[in-house]
Amino acid sequence: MAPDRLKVLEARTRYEPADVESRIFARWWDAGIFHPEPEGTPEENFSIAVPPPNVTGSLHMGHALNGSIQDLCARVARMRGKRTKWIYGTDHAGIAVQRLVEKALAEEGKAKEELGRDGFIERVWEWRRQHGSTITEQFKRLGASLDYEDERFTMDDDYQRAVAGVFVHLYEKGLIYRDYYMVNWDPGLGTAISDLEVEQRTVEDTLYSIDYPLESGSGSITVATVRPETMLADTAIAVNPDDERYSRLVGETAILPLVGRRLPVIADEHVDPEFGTGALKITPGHDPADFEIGRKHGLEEVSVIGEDGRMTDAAPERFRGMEADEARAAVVAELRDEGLVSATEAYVHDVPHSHRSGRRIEPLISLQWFCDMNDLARPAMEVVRDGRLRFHPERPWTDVYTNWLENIRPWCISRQLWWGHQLPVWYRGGETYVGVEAPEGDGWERDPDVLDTWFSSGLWPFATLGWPEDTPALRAFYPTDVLSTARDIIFLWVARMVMFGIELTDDVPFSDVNIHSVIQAPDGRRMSKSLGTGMDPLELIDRHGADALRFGLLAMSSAQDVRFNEERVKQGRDLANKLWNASRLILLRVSDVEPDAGAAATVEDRWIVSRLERLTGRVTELYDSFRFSHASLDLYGAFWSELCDWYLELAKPRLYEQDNEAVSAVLLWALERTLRLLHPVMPFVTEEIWSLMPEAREGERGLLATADWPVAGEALIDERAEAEVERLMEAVTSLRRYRDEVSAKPSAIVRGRLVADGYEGLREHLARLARFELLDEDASDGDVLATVPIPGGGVQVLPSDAFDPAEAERRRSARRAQLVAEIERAEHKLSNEQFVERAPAEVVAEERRKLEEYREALRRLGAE
RNA sequence: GGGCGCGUAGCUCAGUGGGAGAGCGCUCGCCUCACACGCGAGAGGUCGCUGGUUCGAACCCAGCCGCGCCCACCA
Repeated sequence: MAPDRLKVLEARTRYEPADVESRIFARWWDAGIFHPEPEGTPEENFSIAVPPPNVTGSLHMGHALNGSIQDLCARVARMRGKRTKWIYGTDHAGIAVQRLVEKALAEEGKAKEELGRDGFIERVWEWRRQHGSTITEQFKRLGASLDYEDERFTMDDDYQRAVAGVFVHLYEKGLIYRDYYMVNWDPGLGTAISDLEVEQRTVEDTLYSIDYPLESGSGSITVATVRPETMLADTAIAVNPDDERYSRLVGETAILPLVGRRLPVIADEHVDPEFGTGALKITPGHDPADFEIGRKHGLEEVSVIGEDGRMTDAAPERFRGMEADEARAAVVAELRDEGLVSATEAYVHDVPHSHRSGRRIEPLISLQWFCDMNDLARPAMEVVRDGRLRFHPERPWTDVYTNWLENIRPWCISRQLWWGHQLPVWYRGGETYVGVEAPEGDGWERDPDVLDTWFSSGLWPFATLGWPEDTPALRAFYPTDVLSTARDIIFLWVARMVMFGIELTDDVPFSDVNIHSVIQAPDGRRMSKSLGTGMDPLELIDRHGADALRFGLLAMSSAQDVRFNEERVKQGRDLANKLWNASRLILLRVSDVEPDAGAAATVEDRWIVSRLERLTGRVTELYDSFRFSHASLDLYGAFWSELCDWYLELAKPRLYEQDNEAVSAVLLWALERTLRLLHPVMPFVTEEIWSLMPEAREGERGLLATADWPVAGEALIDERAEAEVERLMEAVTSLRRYRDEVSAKPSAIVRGRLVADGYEGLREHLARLARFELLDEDASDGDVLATVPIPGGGVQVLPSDAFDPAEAERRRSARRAQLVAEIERAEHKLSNEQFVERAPAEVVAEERRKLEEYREALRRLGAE
């Protein structure tokens, strides 16, 4: 009769995650493992900052994968006895959240202008109160050991002060400045966005060739454009300086049709003589390349399209107020009337679009705030060179990161939004004031713009710990240890945290950056809600359990992108169940002893101890080097095949005996070791089983989550035991295969004689696992039907009623043919003189050994 | 235009110089007192193609063919 604590084991032949997970989570919570006190130093502590999810978001597969990875890191650190803080919080996600709330308002038939800025922002906070905890609860379902009690938000008061302080600091250093410059204008959102928020999409446009008459009256010059409406803002025509067709025209003047402006013909090497006519209309106000050329040549900058997407007063009166599209049609119509459109052709090319709204970017000259990045980028490259910051995997991400920093450009940081960190900038007449607090005196007007969300995200690892104040949390946990994310935000976020971290805290914000797979939909497309290709991690947790999802995600992900594969999750579910059942076998049978590898009494005991010790070293190394899929799959394989399929089967007879202390101690040790190693991957089921272990030791067993991480050593490695059991396993498999091949009845015992060396103490195992009756070598009992080769010899099969002897003969000829083929292969290889001479001696020796083995086996087979 | 990655068993993927691996699926046999989310035994790949280096190549080099991603101011 099992003790009370084991009733659940006895009753359940299946592991039921739903019955366990919330209870186990509550135990962790109550024990306070999530929330460390801010003590000690960053060197002795471990910290990792979660990439803050969108405050209104919900858990998607990427969160689930990265959550599993970070939780694994945190749990290993915690088991190593480190004070571990996994910094938690959410991001205000300016553009995304503002859009969301605007949409909700629109459904009520309201525009944000009706509420006014303050009213609108209050609505957003209200929204956050309603939806802000969704993802937090979902992280809990995953088992994430985040520090929930110390949750941060990028719009917290102190966080806002930190952001403003950084702005002021960089402004005073001269790195932040305000300028009229070409920006990516998102007409959908009505704001400027940064280069990184722009994506290229292939579109089909019409390429118009337009003739611009020369002032001299001696003909015209033809330019090509896909945006005829911007011609109204042309201020020059450019040709390549080496283009002889046009060299005599350089310095001449053309007349801009419809407008009449005089356009100088200039030379610039940017112009490709091969493209179109080789002449380029220059529109500094509406094209980034033209803008550069314009500044270089000191050209006038005319803006005919405004931020509202309509034609401005700078355009001829008849076009003013038109949408750009309308203006295009009108311009083309007029040009055709004047006979100036000399050609049109369909033209497919890549055009910048807003990543956020999906709208085509309108390049505009706009008064915006910028941050010069050169001085910040230099030290951020340096820390990678000197190894203070390491990417995992190192290639290609180190180079990707470095290349981007080498070519970094000014960052447009102002956004024409309401939701976010409003710029700490005030104007009065011609005065500008920049400060954390509002200026004294009357008449100051605050800049209405807010900062790019990534500006505040860039402070995440230290602002969450209280920076710029010298807080205990900052002293204990900064710099952090690991940062884990997908590659898509290496530039947007990772690089900026490094730059800001070094600039503001004089330290790298983390020492290791893990870049994980992007999980695609099963069909290979991007997983996304809008495509309908998303999959809900919560649903998978409901179906298979959190441990299963964690295992599946970790096992399927590596450095490469990977298609989501629910089979891997099921594999995790099966593993949890197998763990549960192996534990049933062990815990319901063992006597009340302490786990003890030193109790190993037999060769198979020493074997499993040795194997688990090796596994410990391997898994530790894989965890530490961020190779989580290998670690997960190695654990799976070792547990399933070595511990369950072999050791538990070998140990059963002794376990069933009354006097089973020794094997109990080894079994408990093996189970305990397995649970420790697997806990970072599958925390729930391992913790549950841990709680059912006998309380043989002094005092409380405590939580697995805070149990010691095992350290692998040499002392328990036993190569001899490993080799012996290896042979046993081979022998068992050979005999089982024989049984199968001759169609022996599953339950019947086959009689045979063991004629082989090296099975001292293993004979009983061999007989039992293979279902053979093994007689002594000298037992003379009937004709030998066949000899099954096993390492060190063979087993002579004797007649019995377990199978039909005719099957045996068929099988023997097949085996003979196979051995002949193997011998030929080996002989061929060894007859190659170059192989024998040049290959390493041990390789050649191994080949010779195999050849001898095959010959020996054939000899025995043919001997009967 | 520049850069990076991928193409290995029916499917999803490991595997960076010494005789091809995992999970699922498939075949055969088993409800064997932990587990049928299980047990045992199997079948199944000219490692995209073509050359090269090497005693030896899925692995290194070159070219080619198919996918995919990132960066980039050719209208």
